[in-house]
Amino acid sequence: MGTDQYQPLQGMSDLAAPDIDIWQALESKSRKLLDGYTVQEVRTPVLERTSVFTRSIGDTTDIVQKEMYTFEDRGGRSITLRPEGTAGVMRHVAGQGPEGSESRLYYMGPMFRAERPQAGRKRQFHQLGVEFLGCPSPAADAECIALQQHLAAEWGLENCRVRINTRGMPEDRTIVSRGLRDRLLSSVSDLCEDCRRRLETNPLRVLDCKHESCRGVVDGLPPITDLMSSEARDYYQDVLHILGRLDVEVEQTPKLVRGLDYYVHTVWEICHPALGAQDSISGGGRYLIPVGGREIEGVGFAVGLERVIAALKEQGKVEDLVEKHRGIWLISSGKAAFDENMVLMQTLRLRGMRCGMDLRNRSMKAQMRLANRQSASHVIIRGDHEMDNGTFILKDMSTGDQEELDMPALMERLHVVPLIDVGGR
RNA sequence: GUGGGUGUAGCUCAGCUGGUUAGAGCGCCAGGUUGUGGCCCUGGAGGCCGCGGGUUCAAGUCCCGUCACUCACCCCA
Repeated sequence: MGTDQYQPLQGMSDLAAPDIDIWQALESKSRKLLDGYTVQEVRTPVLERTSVFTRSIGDTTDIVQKEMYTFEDRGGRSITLRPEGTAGVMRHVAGQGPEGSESRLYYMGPMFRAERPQAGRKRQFHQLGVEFLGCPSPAADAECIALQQHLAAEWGLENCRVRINTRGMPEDRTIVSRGLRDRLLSSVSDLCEDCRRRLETNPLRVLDCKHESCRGVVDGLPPITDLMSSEARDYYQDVLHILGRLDVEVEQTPKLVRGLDYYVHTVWEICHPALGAQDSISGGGRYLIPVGGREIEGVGFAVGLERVIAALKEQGKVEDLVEKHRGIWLISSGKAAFDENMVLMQTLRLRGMRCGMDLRNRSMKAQMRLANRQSASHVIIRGDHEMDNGTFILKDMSTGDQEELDMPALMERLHVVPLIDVGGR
């Protein structure tokens, strides 16, 4: 500790033991579940041309205006570290032609935003995101939300709340914005400075402003669904109806609008009570994103994995998620036993067993302590006596029982010890 | 980008209004058991007191700067 040279950059951190077990458990549980929903993984580059993000996220958003890590590469091209996952996926599927715009994809990995770090917000953070492309049906919106909630449950998160709203049809966007502006104009003097600006750039954002006075104005407004076409309201009702049949509980939240420009129709977020000011673990919606001269339609969401882990820790759910390691620990007394144990260890590993031994020349007591710390289920002890007789002592660490066995008997016995699970937990 | 709090051992922290060899718990290592873990007992190692500058006879302690962590605003996952 102490010197800065060993610290990562501000807002970035090393993911290592013991927390890395949580990450791996989350990842493997998620992959398995996603596969069950017939969603395929896509891994796009972390670095993209800057235009990939400015085009799809929207020039007026804070992400584009002040939070992107943008550099020039050696050829003088402007490139950006991805601040979110959707834009890269859109670039990917656009390159695939019509077939790509029917995909069901997920991504998992680091995102970068140059913000001031605080609880639940890092400069490098990790998202799991899902995109259902094409399929302009309320069923897709509902399936998406159901999947998202299933994930949360699979991870062991309790007391999640889903807030949902609609932003209306694509054609409704200007009508809603204009209608909203007209209604807000009458009480413009009560709005904060930011919201007066938003009135021109993006009136929807006024709805989720946290200023006391703005909320007063907003609370008096009728829901924005009133401004929308009947198709938009029908679509929303369909989504709610299907969610009901799928047994997914949601809270209708007329003031929820979400910050990204590309959203249309359904928008939602999931928040968790154990978190601080950033209590939203996940957000999503239906979108229409311009890519290379056309628009790709889809519905999707992104989950902030750091926030999920924070919530799980807060709930004391981490132990349930992470399995203890177990396996076999080899203990030797004397050089001959040590040499032979190296060979035995390799043999066991080739058979798929998790095992290890102390490579320093330490006392048996120290080796036993290590075995205990490794949560070994069994220990194999060899010393001069065993070397002379060609035997092994097998000790069960939970009961303390031990017996002297020859090689065939030892191998027989070890079948009960769990093998390495190559497919993850 | 703005504001508050914090930086002392691997970890969590104590250190009163500046005063002599900077402490505790946990962890680690070793011994108690000359071939046996968890519990217990004993001992040991481990500190540019974040970094730089200033005030002072004297700074972990006060002042300034800086870096980082943390919390909040803005916004988002």
